[in-house]
Amino acid sequence: MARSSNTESKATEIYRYKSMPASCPQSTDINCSACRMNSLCLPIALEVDEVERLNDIVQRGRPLQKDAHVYDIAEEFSAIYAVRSGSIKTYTVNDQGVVQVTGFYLPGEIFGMDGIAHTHYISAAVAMETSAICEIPFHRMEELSMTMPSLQRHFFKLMSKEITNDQQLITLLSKNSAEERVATLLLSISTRNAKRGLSGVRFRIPMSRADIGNYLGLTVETVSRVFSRFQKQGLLNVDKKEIGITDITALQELANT
Amino acid sequence: MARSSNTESKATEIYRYKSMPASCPQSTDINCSACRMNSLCLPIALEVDEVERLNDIVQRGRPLQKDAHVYDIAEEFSAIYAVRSGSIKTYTVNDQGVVQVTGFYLPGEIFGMDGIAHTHYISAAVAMETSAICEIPFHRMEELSMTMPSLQRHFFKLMSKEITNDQQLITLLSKNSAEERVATLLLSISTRNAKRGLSGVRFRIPMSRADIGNYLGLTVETVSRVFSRFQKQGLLNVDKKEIGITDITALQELANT
DNA sequence: CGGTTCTATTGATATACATCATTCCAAATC
DNA sequence: GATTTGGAATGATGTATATCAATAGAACCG
Repeated sequence: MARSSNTESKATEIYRYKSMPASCPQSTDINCSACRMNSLCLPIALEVDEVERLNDIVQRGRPLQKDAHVYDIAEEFSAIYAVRSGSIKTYTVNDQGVVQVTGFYLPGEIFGMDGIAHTHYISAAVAMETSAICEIPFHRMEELSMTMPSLQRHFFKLMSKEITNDQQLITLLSKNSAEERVATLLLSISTRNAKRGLSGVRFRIPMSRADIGNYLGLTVETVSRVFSRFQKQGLLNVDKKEIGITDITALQELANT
Repeated sequence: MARSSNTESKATEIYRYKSMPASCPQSTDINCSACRMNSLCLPIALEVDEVERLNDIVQRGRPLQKDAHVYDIAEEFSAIYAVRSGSIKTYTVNDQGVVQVTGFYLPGEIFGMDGIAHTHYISAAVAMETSAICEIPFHRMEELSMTMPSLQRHFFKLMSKEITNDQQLITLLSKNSAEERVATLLLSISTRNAKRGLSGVRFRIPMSRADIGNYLGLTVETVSRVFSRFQKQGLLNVDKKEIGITDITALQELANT
């Protein structure tokens, strides 16, 4: 095997995610209608009473510590998840033990859909920082969507979106240089932050250089060098995980769009 | 932009795909229940009458010539497709005009699901040889699956499968050498042929070296060299598109399993 | 508090693959 | 049947990024 950059996530299994019953005090103070993220993770077309029905099946867990698993490889598939706060990364491990980070998920985004095809998860999901998530039991969601066309449609779209995301990553990996890959990732985070009403030019990235490298098919050293080069060229202001985009146009020209 | 290998598919638009009404003579002699491929593309759980209902919405087209488009980028999304015979490739074109082959589809396999998230296709699908396909109008399929739980489940699974396929490709591109990538693709085709009852060690690949290179993030020259090396090492017997696998164990060791 | 461990940075060197160039062969076209 | 065209193979050379190595600061820990 060539060029393998390893991200051995020795995640502390201690803080394993456990969903709470809806009656639990920490969970009842939040619901889908009141959630600041619902414009991102819910279908817009839902009627008020439909949101209620969806809300009834969503489980909210206590906050996850950094490195806590939401689910692990080979664990039985039972639910998909939405990020409420913090950030999650997903990764797969192939037969040779090579780790591949497959996605970074920010508040309002859904993950865990790759488990649907199998009875067990083929990936793992880990909190990159203290995070809160919503659990959506898949079978109940499936049932619900039989009577709610807009929900069924929404999930088809979510999965299709995941497919097109993956295909964009495939193009990025197969056709673009290290600088183009890093620029594209930074702009993606920037855009997603902006969608949540945060700054698109000044933010903190939750992932390590190793995670970025693994995700983009680069070594840590290359990622680090690209950051330095971007800084030298006046595109970025980098201080560890604090990123300031100082020339977004130049960055966009490097990336795809 | 770096390392871009272009596959300018100047597909002849002449043989554009056009579905026929179910009453058309060429189409009525085939139906889902009788189709040799149905074990691959239909959910096993379907009752006989359910297969009938599905059969009713499936459109069968006249054969497509080589290079004919099934659908093109920016075309309105309306259906997903199953390969009946021949082979299809899908590709995307990004803003800079870079082409990325995203998949090869053999008989019994479903493609076109990336269009669901958008109102228009963001990819194109082209016949790599004379092929026959089934068209499944998406909205009717959606309606049908509201009353057929196993169909809804099946489509969730199909899409999820597509996601995991893409993620495997991501790992391949980001962590594996040229030889490992080519070996993996050949074994994938071998396995899929075997599933259809064909030889897994002696077959004809429908795609060109350029397509393979584009798909795997390599240049034509590298693909060609890998084929030559494999032949010299006694793993393969290559004659243009005719492939004979002479040492499948060695090939499997190179690939991921 | 001092030592250990992780994360990031930077430099020197190696290498897998891209790029450029040529030839060959088969299929298509006239 | 001659000529053009496109796919494939092979060689020579270049380069982006991996690899190896060393350092420094931050986070962690006994």
